[in-house]
Amino acid sequence: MGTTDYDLLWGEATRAGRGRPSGLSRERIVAEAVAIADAEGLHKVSMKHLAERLGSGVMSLYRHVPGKDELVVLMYDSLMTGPLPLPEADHWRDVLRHWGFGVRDLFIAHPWALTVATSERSMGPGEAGWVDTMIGRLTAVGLPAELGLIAVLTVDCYALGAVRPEIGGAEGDTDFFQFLADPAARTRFPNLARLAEPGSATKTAMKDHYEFGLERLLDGLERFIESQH
Amino acid sequence: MGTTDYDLLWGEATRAGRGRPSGLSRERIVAEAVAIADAEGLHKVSMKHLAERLGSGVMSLYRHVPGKDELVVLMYDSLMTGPLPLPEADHWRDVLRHWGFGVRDLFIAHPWALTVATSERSMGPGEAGWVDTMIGRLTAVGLPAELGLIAVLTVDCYALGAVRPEIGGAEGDTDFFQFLADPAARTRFPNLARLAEPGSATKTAMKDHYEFGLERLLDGLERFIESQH
DNA sequence: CTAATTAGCGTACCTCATACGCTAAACTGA
DNA sequence: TCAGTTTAGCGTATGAGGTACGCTAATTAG
Repeated sequence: MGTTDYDLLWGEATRAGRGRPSGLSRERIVAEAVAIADAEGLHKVSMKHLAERLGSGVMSLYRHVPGKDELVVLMYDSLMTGPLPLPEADHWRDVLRHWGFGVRDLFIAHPWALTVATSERSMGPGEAGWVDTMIGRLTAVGLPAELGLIAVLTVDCYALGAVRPEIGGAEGDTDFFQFLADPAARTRFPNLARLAEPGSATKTAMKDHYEFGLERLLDGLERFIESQH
Repeated sequence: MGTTDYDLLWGEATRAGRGRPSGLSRERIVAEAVAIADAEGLHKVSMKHLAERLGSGVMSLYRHVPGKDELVVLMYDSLMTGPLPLPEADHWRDVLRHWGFGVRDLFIAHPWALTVATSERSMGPGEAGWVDTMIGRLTAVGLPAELGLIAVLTVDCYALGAVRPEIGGAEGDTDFFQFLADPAARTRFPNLARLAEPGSATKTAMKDHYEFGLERLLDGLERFIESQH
């Protein structure tokens, strides 16, 4: 599986030459699949539906993509093709903060990608490019080189876990603690019940939950770097 | 969907009474499904396979569970039924550290659960119980009450994102950067290439990546609390 | 005993992914 | 130009998986 994904992501591009020319291409298929997933959800990406959108037969897709699972892997990495969409910054902390929010924006724009990101996978060329660029930027503004990768991945991991409640708008949090509407639940979970109190400090803090955690993480990295001289 | 999950997770238990007594039960079905997922993976949990294991007809399961998707939601929350398996500690930092490692252990023991955790869902009674207990413990050892929930969830989010590479043993990291075996890739991604150098400091740091990030996050929380007096 | 109630489950249907093999369109070399 | 080669397009068939429907069976309430 790992090997398969590797060959898929890093393998040679299609070599031109003899034979019937292709109307379809891997890029076109992947792009259309991403469009479907963005608009209708990943579960609506079926080979049939995809073929209809592309105006081709279902089995034609298999000439360009080994199968459905592999298509999803390609879809994910395709999100990170192209240059890293991040502003320049003068301090590594700002670079990492932008990265953190950029990752959040990515998964808000493509909610289906979160499932892919947290599944077993290997790193593709798109993701590798972004991470490599990030490390370069960080070291350029003073972050010790040996910390670059681990800093990027740590923030990335946080972002991955913390972005879930951000997806789907602000009502996510409300739904998540829906059970607190029941008085019996508030008795059973007295500490969580604080959330249901009007004007609760915890509740307001939860509003900016994502940013709060990110800043704490950056604080922690800063303290670590200071402690290393 | 949110509403459906809510009713499913928090709804009344089966009321006994008239009618044919049930040999199956929601608990038995969910427990068996978890056993299958642990041993063979989530994709092997099919209604057919599950029914065979339980010695029942496929459609009998639908008397106890609305459908496959709902079953998965129940499977996830069932992991957090029972008491929180965490040692006592005297400092909030130790409590949170244990939580962080506990979450990691949970997902290592039940890798399929990571997909569920990062999908759209509402909080079930099991998870609510654990979080509530955590907040109680944290406040008992001095963490300000209004920080309890956000601290638990922040660590939880980090754990969720960072646990992925930990699943499946140590070879995960190797595979993840497999492409660096190719010299062309090392040229294309010079900053990542550092990983491929023998004796690279980055590489050794990545070994304990999970713990590193967790400690940074705890450092950050500590600094925040200090700054609040 | 009869009616009501609820569990078990066989059958049928629908959606999906995909293996197989044929056809079509190009290129290559004589 | 034509025969051979190569590769794309795709129709058909298969098998797996989820589940709606409705019948049957077991048990309790009156």
